[in-house]
Amino acid sequence: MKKQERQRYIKRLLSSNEIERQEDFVRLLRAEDIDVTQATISRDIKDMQLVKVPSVTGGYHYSMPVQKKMDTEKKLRRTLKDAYVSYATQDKFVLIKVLPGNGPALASLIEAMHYDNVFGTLGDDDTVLIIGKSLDATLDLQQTLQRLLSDN
Amino acid sequence: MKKQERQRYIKRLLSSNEIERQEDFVRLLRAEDIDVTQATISRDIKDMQLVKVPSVTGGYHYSMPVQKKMDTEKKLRRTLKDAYVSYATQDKFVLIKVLPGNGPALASLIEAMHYDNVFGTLGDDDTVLIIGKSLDATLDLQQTLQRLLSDN
DNA sequence: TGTGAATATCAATTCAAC
DNA sequence: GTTGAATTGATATTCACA
Repeated sequence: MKKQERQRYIKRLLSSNEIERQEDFVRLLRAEDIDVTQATISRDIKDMQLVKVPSVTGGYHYSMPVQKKMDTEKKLRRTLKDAYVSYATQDKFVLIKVLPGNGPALASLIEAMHYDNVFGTLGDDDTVLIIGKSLDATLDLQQTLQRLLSDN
Repeated sequence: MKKQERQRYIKRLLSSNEIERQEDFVRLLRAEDIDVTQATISRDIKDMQLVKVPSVTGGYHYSMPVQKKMDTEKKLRRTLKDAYVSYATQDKFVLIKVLPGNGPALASLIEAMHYDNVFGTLGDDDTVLIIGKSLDATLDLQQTLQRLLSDN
C-alpha cells in the first residue's frame, strides 16, 4: 500500500525537520519522489493524530501525537533507569554506557522521542552515542536525560 | 490585566468542553461576558501553546500543551503512588482513599489532566471523589488510574 | 478505499487604533 | 503591549474519479 509507506516517511520527517506547514511535507516528500498534495497530507495528519504545536521560538511545527509521546517517554525513562551505567559528554556528543544488550533499545527510544535538539543517535550493544545539533542543544539534551534518570 | 484573566477562562474551558474551533472559544467566552474575537483567541492559543488534536472519534479539539500534560501526569503518578490507600467504584463514581492531607492535591492534579471522560472531581482531606461522564467513561478512567499506579 | 483539484472553512497575521 | 476588523494564509472537506 502507498499510504502506509508515505506515512512512514512523514514520521521520519518529523524528527529531522522543523515542519511548519503541510506544504512543507509536500515539498520534502517530493524530494523523495513521493508525489502528494496538501489534501492528502491533511488526511494523513488526521490519521496519525499529529498536532501543530506553537513553538516557544514563535513559530509552529508539527509533532507526534501527545499520547504516543507520553508512552515513549515512559518507556525511555524505564529503560534508562534499568540499564543506565554512566555517561560522558564532549563537544556535541553524549555517550551513554548501558548494561549489555540495551544500547539499541535505548537509542531507538531516544530517536522515537524526536527531540528537536538531537541530530542523530547510534546504539551498539552497551553504548549509545547521541549527537546534538549544537553545543547548547547538547546541554539541553543532557539535562533532559538527567531529569528522566532522577525520575520526577 | 485582561489578557491573563481571559487565558484563565480559556484554560478552564479546555476541561469542560470539547472545543473544535477557535470560534467556539469566542462563543463560550461571550457567554461569560468576555468579549473577544477569533484573532485574539488565535494569539492566546499561540501564547499558551495549545494544540488542535485530531481526536479518535473523527473530529478535532483543542488541548493543553504536550509538555505540561507530561509534567502533570508525572506529578499525578507520583502523588498516587505516594498517597494511595484504596479505591472503590459505584455507578459513575470512583472513590479514592489517600493518606490524610493528600486529597486536595490529588483532586486538583486529576482536574489539571483535563481527562475528557471526567465530569468532575472533589477532594477532601483523605478522599477523592471522581464523577465520570458515563459508565463507560468511568471504567476507562479506572483503567487509566490503575495504569498510573502500576507505573509503566 | 485513496487521491487530486477545487473549494469551504478555519486560523494567523497585518494594520490601525488604543 | 493589546486588541478588532479585515485580510491573507493554511488546512479540512467536498466532489469526481481511479
